[in-house]
Amino acid sequence: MAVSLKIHTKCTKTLARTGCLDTPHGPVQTPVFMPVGTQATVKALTPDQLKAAGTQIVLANTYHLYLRPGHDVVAEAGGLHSFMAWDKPILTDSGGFQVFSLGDLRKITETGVEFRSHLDGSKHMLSPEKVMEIEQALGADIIMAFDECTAYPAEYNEAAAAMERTHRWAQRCKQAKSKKDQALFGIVQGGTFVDLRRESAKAIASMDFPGNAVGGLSVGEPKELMNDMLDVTVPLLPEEKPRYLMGVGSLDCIADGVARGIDMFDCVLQTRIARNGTALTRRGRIVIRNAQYAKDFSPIEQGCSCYTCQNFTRAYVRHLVKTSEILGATLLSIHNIHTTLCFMQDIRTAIEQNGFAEFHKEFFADYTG
RNA sequence: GGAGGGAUUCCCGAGCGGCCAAAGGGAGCAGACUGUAAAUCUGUUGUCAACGACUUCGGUGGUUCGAAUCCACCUCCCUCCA
Repeated sequence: MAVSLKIHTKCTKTLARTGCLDTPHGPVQTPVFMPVGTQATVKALTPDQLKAAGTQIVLANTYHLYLRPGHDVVAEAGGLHSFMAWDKPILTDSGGFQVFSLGDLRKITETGVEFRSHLDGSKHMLSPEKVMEIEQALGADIIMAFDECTAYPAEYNEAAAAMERTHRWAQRCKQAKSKKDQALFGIVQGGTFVDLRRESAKAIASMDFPGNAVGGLSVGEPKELMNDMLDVTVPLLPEEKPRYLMGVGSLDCIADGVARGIDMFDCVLQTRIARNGTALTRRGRIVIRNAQYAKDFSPIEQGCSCYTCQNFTRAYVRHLVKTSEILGATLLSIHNIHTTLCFMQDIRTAIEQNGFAEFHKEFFADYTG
């Protein structure tokens, strides 16, 4: 098996656990947060900077790389690792999320999804088989099944149909996948309906993927609802395999996800808000772009060991943001990723010391969003 | 010295008798951002006791029911000719 999880410690009070995910490009300590590098680059950061911030694995996107530069180019470059000079594990998302986010630019049929490129309007068809072809050409360690992410809010019938199609497509992905050195993860859907989530979890679990993801959450629903869905979904996913909550998230959502048995997270939030002038801290967000930091010569977060906080002040970072200097995006991205990855490390440590429940409680006591 | 052109809200700049507190852009301020159509998007930006009122379009007068818009003079700036 290309990827396998060795569970290390299980929390006695929650479903949290630590483990080590073995991949062809090395081990990943879980629970893990994966910075998102959609176009084969985590925006504004070099691989060195990513590593220095503590990154173990990054995510890239099938849809985007298929359009540009083309998976043939990546394959000819020797695969994604070689192409982007990232020698650690990579996970590619399938383009399922684009089914959801590209709105009017797509048309879903049983065969697959007809997309209009967001770049030039040209027509493309992504099917489970095509996605497998692309993901295998890209060569990530973990590849995601092609799913249909349900929007929120959605009618029951709508969510059910998307879920059922996701199951059929998952089966087709499994059939179409041929390379042995990649692990294909299935994705649970079901919208915000408890029975659908249960049904989907069982269906996906029964397909015996080396890892299982929960998709279709954090798409605008209240946070409590997301936790409710995790409560009914995660226990139905095999315990010995990694569980991945797609597209999440903020530190509070991560903490809640870990408590519910999630091992993997990814999110664009860290790098996106960085480019928009906002810093992430343990206590919540700081809009560093705001005027109140113009003469604040303290680091973004006191005690933070990231490169940015070790060398620069809020006033300087704000100046970079206000002047649209590229370095502003870089420094804030470094900080936000480092903050998140430190948080993950602290979570792992807390679980190992059987203190995660307390850690979780203390975190929320200080967290203001 | 002569001939033209121009001065607009923080900046640039449109407006050329009423629909103008005045387009648009920039800058400023604030908000949003969760498998990235995002270095993006949204709101706001004269004053106030604020669904109304008041003060603004270089200055001072004037014409008009009504002026940023027309007239006179003044101040400053630009171009060309001497």
